[in-house]
Amino acid sequence: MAQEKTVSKEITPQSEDFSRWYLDVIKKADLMDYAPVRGCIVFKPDGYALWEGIQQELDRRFKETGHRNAYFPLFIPESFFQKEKEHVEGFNPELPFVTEAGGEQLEEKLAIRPTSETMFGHMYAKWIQSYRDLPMLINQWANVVRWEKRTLPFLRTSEFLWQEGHTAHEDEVDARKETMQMLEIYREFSENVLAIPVITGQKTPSEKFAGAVDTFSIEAMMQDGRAVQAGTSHYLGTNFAKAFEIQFTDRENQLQFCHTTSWGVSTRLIGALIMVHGDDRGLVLPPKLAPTQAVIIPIGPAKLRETVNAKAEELYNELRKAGVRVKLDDREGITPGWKFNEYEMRGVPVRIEIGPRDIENGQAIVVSRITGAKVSVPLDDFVDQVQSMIANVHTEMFNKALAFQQEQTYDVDSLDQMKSLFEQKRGFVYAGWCGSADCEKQVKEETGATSRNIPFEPKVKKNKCLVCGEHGEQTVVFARAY
RNA sequence: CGGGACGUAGCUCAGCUUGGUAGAGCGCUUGGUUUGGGACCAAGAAGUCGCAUGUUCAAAUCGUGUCGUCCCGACCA
Repeated sequence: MAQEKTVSKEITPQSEDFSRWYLDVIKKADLMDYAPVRGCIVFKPDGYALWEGIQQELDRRFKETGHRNAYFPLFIPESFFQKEKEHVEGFNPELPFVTEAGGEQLEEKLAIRPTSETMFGHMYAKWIQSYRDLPMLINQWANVVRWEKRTLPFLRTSEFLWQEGHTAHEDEVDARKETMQMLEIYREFSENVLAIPVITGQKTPSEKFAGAVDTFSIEAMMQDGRAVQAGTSHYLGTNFAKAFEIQFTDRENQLQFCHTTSWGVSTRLIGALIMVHGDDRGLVLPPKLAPTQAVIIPIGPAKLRETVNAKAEELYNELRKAGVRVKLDDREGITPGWKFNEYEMRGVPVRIEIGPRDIENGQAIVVSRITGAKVSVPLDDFVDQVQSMIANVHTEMFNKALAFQQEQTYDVDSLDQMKSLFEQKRGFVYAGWCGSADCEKQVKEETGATSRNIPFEPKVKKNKCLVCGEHGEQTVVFARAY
């Protein structure tokens, strides 16, 4: 058997064309299909299962921190968007409207929600009277629509699925605490479930959410060195409270405006997952999210099939009982080699091979999707060892992604230095920044990179602005972004 | 939304220049032989050539429009 990896004939190598690779993988792994409307995709069962996994994990964390789910309407009166000045400017260009229904023009156009701050604001104003009603902690799982100019499956689609949390608080301290708590949940989830290392920090004013006082984000690095904003959490101050008159009577019988927050992650996480972990053989799924964590493939000639299948089924039942999401593929007429490639393409973290030789030796072969390492596992310690291999896959995925992120992270002192760096490489660039929007804009114009965020814990500290050379108050991470 | 490329069977594509019977490989179905890294033989099914419209005796092929996809730019989760 040849030692070198056999690579799928149907997937363009990453090194050849990263975006082709990405599209090949999602197509071959059967995650989605294009819908007949521009920028819209069908989340096929294998793709949707990833979203269900994300939902399950996050929903548990939201509930543990006191949030409840609700559902708000898809249609939002146009006038709602006029109430907050920055918000309307930020979202108007990408708003779709319903203007006609039942063959008649509507009195007021209805926006198809791009985000629900306005609708939550309107309802919260009705629901909140007293400090006793606070904090109001509601999340919704929903679809939203943004008419983007350029679309890409999962990462940027016209309609996408997300969750949006909207909370109202008595004061700034409490609201800011909520903002940071949710950001931390996103970070923890991203690293511990998705195995994606992220940079947490604050958005610069020009990159913050339209209508927010402060926006915070987690930023992940794809394998082409570009960044994806994997989650955001906003402190909205009293901006929306004033626009929608969300007021309450405080403990001193004074009328006050609420301080509100919002936070969200979307199905773009699926895209990030693929771009962070995938390889030339296809998808690589983190075990905690993988719908199938291990697949058992029985091998052997027809005359021994019954014996092998019986053993395979025994192992299958043992793993299932132990809580492993395991699948037994005993289909006949399909060669083992074909199945190996198939499950690698679909990203199943661990493969188990069992054949006559193994049964004779009282063992099974267990193969890690990420390292490709084949291990003989004795059957008398089978479940424990498989479980620990599954756990190892997560650690190896995270470490590999972290190592990559660190290798592709640079720091520069000047714009010229950054320009020449970007002629050769892609990645995260730490640089000092004076805080001026003009300097930030110049970086974007000359390098194509935007400020991702101002990290809470920068790898290096810079004290001079890379553009103007003035005192740099902030150390900013720049990158080209999706 | 600007610049470029593309749209023919489930998938990848040929055919278009020079208009005249709809093609290949893979996949799929059936039967048989196979099974430790994408097996083999045989038979078979499958496409209003993205959609609309114009030119023509005749359009996958030429023109126009439109929708969608990809790549490059400006806008974004």
